[in-house]
Amino acid sequence: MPKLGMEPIRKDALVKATIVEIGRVGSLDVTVSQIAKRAGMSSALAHHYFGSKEDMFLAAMRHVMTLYGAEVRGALAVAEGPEGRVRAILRASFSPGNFRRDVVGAWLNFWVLAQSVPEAKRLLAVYQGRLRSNLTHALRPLAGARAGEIAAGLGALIDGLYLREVLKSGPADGSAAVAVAKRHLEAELARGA
Amino acid sequence: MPKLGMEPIRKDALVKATIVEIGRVGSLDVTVSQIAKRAGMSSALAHHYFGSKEDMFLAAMRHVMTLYGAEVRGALAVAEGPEGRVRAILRASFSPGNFRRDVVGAWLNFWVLAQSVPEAKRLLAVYQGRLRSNLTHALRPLAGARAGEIAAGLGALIDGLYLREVLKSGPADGSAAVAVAKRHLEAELARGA
DNA sequence: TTTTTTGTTGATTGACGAGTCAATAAACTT
DNA sequence: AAGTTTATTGACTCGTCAATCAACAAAAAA
Repeated sequence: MPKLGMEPIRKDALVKATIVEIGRVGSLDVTVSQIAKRAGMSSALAHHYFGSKEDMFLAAMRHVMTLYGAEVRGALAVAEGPEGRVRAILRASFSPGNFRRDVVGAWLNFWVLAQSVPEAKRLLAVYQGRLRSNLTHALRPLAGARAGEIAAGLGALIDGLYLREVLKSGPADGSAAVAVAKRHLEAELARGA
Repeated sequence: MPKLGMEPIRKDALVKATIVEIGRVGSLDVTVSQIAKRAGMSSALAHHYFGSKEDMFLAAMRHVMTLYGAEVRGALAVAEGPEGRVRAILRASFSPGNFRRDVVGAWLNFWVLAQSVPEAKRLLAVYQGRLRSNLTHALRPLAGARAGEIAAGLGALIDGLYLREVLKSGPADGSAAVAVAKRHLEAELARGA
């Protein structure tokens, strides 16, 4: 009973299944069949909607980035004061939705892919640029000319905390990561004052 | 003209070729044939010395870690004062030998592998433990009880700076990375004083 | 009601690549 | 000299998978 308008539903299911499967296996060596199975369809259908496995993964990462971006914007909208804005970005970066084991695993694999696939590199550059820009703007009133370098350090620290998360055994702990980042931020700001 | 005692020479060549090829391709999807070819031998011989491709890559990472460890020890031996020791670790971490494009690429792939291969995870844990221990000891006289948390932040920052290196287009720039890490360190220390 | 569009899959193709094997050869041992 | 160990490779096996195809079903359009 083929209902119409399935495309967005199927694509969405595939995107989510892609993240879950990559997180489960821990690498991009997941077969399209595995992903399709988890999304409740045949591998042929997956290929029908996304041309290739690579397209599927890129769509999945765009999805992750979109959610992250939305969360950051939402948090910025209600943040009060410059420091509140920086904290909002940090909190969004390590929120339960973004700082999940499988999502972090997907990021890690995405990073690897960016080394050989231009489109992945481009996407990652866009993401990094946005993060950098958000941080710099929020820091400007607090640190003036030093905003740029502090943002660079904070950005690298966030990536590093993501990286470390994949090695831990227990469940993801975003609050601990936020704490480390906040300490770093306060130390930097204290120096400027 | 098969000379005897080839094993260590061949293994060494394979280990180095593994790093170069992974760096060139940007992923673990390098064929044993490619690696063997670069090392100047047949793929069969590579399989003869290392049982599997995975063993080959693990040996390569052990090699990278050994070099890094030796460099850190050497730098610590001639460092003066507690802060000099921390700086020595940072400098070694971003030295031209360790902070090379292909080596950083290998690290990134190693991280991915650690998600699914226990031996890789174990090795990575050993490395992280050593780095953490080195940093904590060096920081103890400078930061007392806060040495632990500062070490954790610095460790994550170092990883993050490695991560960011793979995206850059130009040649590796260790001095810029060291500068960021040093600023972070100074900010943290200034707060403790 | 024919035709077209959309959804769906089982089966197949085609390529690729890890790992094995048999065979060859030079050195070392006895 | 006969036997053993080490070095070395071309050819081959065997499994895996991304991607395609042919075919079928149902809704929508004509």
